[in-house]
Amino acid sequence: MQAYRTVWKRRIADTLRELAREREIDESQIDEADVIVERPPKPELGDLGFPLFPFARVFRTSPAAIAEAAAARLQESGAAGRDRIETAGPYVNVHIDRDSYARSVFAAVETEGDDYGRGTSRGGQRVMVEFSAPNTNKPLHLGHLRNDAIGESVARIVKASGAEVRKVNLVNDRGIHICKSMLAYREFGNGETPESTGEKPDKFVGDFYVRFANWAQSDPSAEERAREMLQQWEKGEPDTLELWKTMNEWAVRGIQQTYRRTGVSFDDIYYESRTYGAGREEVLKGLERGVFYSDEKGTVWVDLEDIDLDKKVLLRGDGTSLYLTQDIGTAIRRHADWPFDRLVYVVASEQRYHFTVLFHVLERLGFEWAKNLFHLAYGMVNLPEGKMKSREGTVVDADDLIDQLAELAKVEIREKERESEVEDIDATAEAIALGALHYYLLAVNPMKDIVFDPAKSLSFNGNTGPYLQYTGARIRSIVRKAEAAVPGVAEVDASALASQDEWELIKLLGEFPSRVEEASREYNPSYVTAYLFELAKTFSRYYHEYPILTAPTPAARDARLLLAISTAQVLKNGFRLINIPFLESM
RNA sequence: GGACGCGUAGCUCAGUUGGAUAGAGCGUCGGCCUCCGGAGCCGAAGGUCGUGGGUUCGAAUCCCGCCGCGUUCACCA
Repeated sequence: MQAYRTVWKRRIADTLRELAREREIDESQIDEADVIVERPPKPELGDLGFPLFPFARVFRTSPAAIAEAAAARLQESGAAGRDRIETAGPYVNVHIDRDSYARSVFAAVETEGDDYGRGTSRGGQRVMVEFSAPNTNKPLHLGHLRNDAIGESVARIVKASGAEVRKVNLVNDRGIHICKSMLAYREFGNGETPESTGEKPDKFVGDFYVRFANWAQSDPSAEERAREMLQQWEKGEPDTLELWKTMNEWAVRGIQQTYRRTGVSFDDIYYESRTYGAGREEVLKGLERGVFYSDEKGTVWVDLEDIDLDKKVLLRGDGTSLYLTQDIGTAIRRHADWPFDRLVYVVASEQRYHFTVLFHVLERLGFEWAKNLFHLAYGMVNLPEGKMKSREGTVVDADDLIDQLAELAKVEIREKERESEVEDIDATAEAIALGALHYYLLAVNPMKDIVFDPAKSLSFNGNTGPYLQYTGARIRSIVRKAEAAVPGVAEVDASALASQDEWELIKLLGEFPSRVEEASREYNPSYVTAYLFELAKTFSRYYHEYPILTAPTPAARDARLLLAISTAQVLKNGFRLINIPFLESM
């Protein structure tokens, strides 16, 4: 459809220029960019609509008169080809020739298969995507799940638009919060291990973090001892380092189990403990060149007051680094490791200020690529009663949430008496859980805060992931039941698909590639979720009314079957972009 | 207080570079299984698009003021 839009936009512009010439009006006043292409509000009006209001001034006549004249001219000249033109007041509407369009869409889906939807808008680009950034003192929670869902999906979408993609993680494995769980373990651990207790290792570590918080409430010395421990760690005291290594390994191992479970992966993992000093040298270089300045205590500052960003500390007087310093170093190292054309940071919106400062500092240090850094700021996940607070125990644990969803899915499968139909009920329930979760997290514009209401959000009905999965599974079920050979595009008469419902479906299938491009351009997976819901909805309505396997004629049966198969293929391709499992049955 | 973000149906959210009568899902009410999977389909009710101005032939969309909510403005990360 994208190609049709472009061609028709050109045709309309050309026709208007032609009319202008005849009326001795300066044709340079007609800019193709002013020609708006839109979708008419009602399908029977046409497939493409062109409002001609902007040209009323040029022609000094009503938009409706221009529409009439343009339509007549297109008709006479034969430029419309097999497409049909109508006017509706100030609009010129185009009805695309269904037969040829349908054949081209089916052919594209059939030959490209799993690659249908791939584009070239980011061809030759190298895009690095940073996301997740877990702490090694506790397991992943719902906030990380949103981060991971967005990061993984954006990476896949950007890749689908032609870019070479590198997914990176930055593990926060140092600092006072890490020492807190270490200290609690040393106090209360009794030498137990995740192996000895059978607990998931990141939960095992997280329990000690909670333990610390409780302890610190009754014993004021706890905080002080945690600070001492951090000093020991920084000094490289062997016992502390040993404990740190052990517990980090537990935490990371557990977190990686969750990544595998949710279909998240990384090409490279950076650890703060190894990168946190890396910015120091760069800051000192900047100081020498006069980009930054230092005060009497030796503290290094950057002055961003000229752009209303205040003054920020880059290095403490004692020479130690800060969060900002570390991110400066990490960015520089990353560009050296893998020179990117674009680096997307998937980080919560509360860090907007931090990234604005970071990008400006890198720019002042003279790094050309600093203008290619982008903070994909996503909103918070709140609960109906407010923010998640670890102290109050209202944090929604990632694994617990998926377990809960999977359990509900299992109940659902049994209630619907589908247990004998699915190959592996546990695996299917898990896939449905992930479908529900990822769809829920990605259907909302990333920028917005979302409210997670466990009771309502865990639904499998309506505009949800399982609804999409269900639509896919039903199509696959129909295809399995088709006894004759599954038809290819060469054997099918597309003109057998004459209904408006079928036409809407075909158009939607044709729009998939351009929707992926839009999602890529905006780094916004919700474009894909919205598209898939529309596709599933349209198909559900259609096949409810039109029998496929028992279609009135063999030609209709084959054509409808091909339409169904193509729909399933596009659903499947779309699911991959938003990390939702496609199920053959459920 | 400054900066940034967000205000669309009872609730959760869509709404293309400004375009034809603002759309879904949930919830409510009412229909549809001798028929390819009812996690479905169809219909109804439900809206001063926070508010007041401005620009425009045309504004949910762009500009300005105001109100509300949130985040941030650490030598924490």
